[in-house]
Amino acid sequence: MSTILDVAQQAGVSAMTVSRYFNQPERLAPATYERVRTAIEQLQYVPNAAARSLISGRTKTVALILTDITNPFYTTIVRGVEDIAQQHDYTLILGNTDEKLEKERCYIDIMISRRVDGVIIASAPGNNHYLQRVFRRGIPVVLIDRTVKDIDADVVRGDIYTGGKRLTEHLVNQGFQDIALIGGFTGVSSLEERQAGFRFAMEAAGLTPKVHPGRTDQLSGEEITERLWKEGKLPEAIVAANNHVAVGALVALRRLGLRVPEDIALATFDDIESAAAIYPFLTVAAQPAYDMGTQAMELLLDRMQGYAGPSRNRLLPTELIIRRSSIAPTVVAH
Amino acid sequence: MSTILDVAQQAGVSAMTVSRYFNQPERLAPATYERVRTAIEQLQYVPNAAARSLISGRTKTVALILTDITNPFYTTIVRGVEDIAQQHDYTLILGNTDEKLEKERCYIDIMISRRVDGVIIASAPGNNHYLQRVFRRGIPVVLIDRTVKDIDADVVRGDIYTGGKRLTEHLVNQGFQDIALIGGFTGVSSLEERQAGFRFAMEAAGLTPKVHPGRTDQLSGEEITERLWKEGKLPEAIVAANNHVAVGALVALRRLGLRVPEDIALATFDDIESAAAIYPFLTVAAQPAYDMGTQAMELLLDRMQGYAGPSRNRLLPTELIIRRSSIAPTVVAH
DNA sequence: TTGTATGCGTTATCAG
DNA sequence: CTGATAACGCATACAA
Repeated sequence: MSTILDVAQQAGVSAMTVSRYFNQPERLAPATYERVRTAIEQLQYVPNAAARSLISGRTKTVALILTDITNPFYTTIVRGVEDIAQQHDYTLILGNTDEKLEKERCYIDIMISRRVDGVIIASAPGNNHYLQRVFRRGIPVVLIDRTVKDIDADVVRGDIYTGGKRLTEHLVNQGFQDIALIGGFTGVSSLEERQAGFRFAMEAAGLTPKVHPGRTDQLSGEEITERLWKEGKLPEAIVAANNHVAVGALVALRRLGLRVPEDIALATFDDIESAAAIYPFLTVAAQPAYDMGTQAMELLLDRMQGYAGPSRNRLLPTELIIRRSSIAPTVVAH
Repeated sequence: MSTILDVAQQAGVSAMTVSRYFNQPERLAPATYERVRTAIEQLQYVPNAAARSLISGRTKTVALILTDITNPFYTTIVRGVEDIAQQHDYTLILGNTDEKLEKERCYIDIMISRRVDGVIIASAPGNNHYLQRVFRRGIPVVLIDRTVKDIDADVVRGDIYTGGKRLTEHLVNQGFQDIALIGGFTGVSSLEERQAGFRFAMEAAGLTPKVHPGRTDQLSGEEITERLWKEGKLPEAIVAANNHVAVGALVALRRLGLRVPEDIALATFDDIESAAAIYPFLTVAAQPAYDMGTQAMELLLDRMQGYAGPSRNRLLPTELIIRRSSIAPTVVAH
């Protein structure tokens, strides 16, 4: 692999001249510029980013740590982050934590050792004090989707409190009274907020909110639904903590021979666009995932460019999309 | 940010001893080991990966260049790659090319400058000679999903030739005669193979294969379908080049007031699992995306660990999943 | 406009 | 078992 010295030799100049070719090309005489250019071409020289960042102290790299890249919600966030990152010549290092704090810790150390210029993270459930390590080093952090206790960083999230409230009000308006929120991790802000909105709407309607936490994956939706069924506690309507949980609930209900929405209604958060295009079925409070991604990256860019003001809180509106899964049979009859 | 020297000073040892703490801990006296350990703890020291790789010549980094991280097919591949990468302490750098060769070139240079230890790539359509740059440097490359002309690297792909053949045979068996393949980029192996399978099955049945290439996104599916409709050329059955195109076709057909499969049948490649769980509708030849990801990373690990044998070709079986979208009305009637 | 010396943080090599 | 020194590839500061 050729180095800057090889190029210098080939072009008959010093290494510095080659360096300037990349960093201050205007300061080179046209003739030398050309000589360097062809030498670079011939040797297929590409500067070593590691050596560069060792000096500059910057890596032009951003860590993107998510809990489930399989979920279209996060995928769309990735897309948003990537689009902005690329525009500004930042490269993305990806970390998938699978909702496991252990993996998150692992990635945090990796990102620190790689001296990423910034971190965008949807933190896994549990005690995330480990994130302080990043914070204390002065590495800019943007929390996405979930806030973290004791971490005062920029945050980008959907207004799922209002989303949960509206979703619940919608169900209540359909005449449902026995409604349960299922899935999602206890102690994670994104569930707490959904829950708070749900509780508020239920209590405002004089109803008793029931909450059955779990995880965020499809299997969790299946498990909880089946458990409730066994215990004879299936409600009239289910609010699933996220799209995967909703799919799980749906699968379990089908297995139990129950129809949605005829036998039991269902609504959730985070749209699955491709599924909706095929068959507009699930009622959702959709978060603007792509915008969440772009805004997170923009806030991070700000910080990386030196902004040191108070931490910002971007609360993006959710959109209530009413589809078949939540329509009460009686209402359908009308 | 503290360096190895700070730790050495704090522990009252030389930098080398600290270095050995990480690389050959067994060679340290228990007492010194402990002193170093606490010093590291106190200073929250984490080694600088850039400095390390400058010497070692390895970055423990793998580039994953894909064309559309929004597509669940690729997302699942990412997941597979990530799972294996993490097990072996490799970090992933992500590049989304949006099917644009220009972006792919850009990422190739970035990956070279970062001296990634290996590359897994689903190459964008067009003349990909640029990939030779990676190849010539001896950086191991694994092609995923798509082969590239003149590049003799390891390949992992789904057996979409057979998939396309079976899909077509299935449609033919339903009694359809006028069948068209829509979408996908001309010149990209993953379309060519789908097409070849389609052609083979059509001709074997004595039918005329019609092909209308385009892109791989949903909009392309919509555009082509609408164009065919305007031209009065809508077939009895559509084979979409991939899942997104199928969704686009579906959306367009709905807009045109046509029902699937009653008015026109539809089948495609690459399953959308969450959509299928909600509503098992689309007939697909599903590729084992997760396994494609894991196998690609495993082949790459092999290469990075020194394997230099002939290039390997992993052709994974596709699964024909027959659902509603492709069932002929007459057959339904029986 | 171009070149020289020096250092970024780490590890290989060789001594002790 | 531990330490001194040089070197990885590049860019900054200063000269020429």
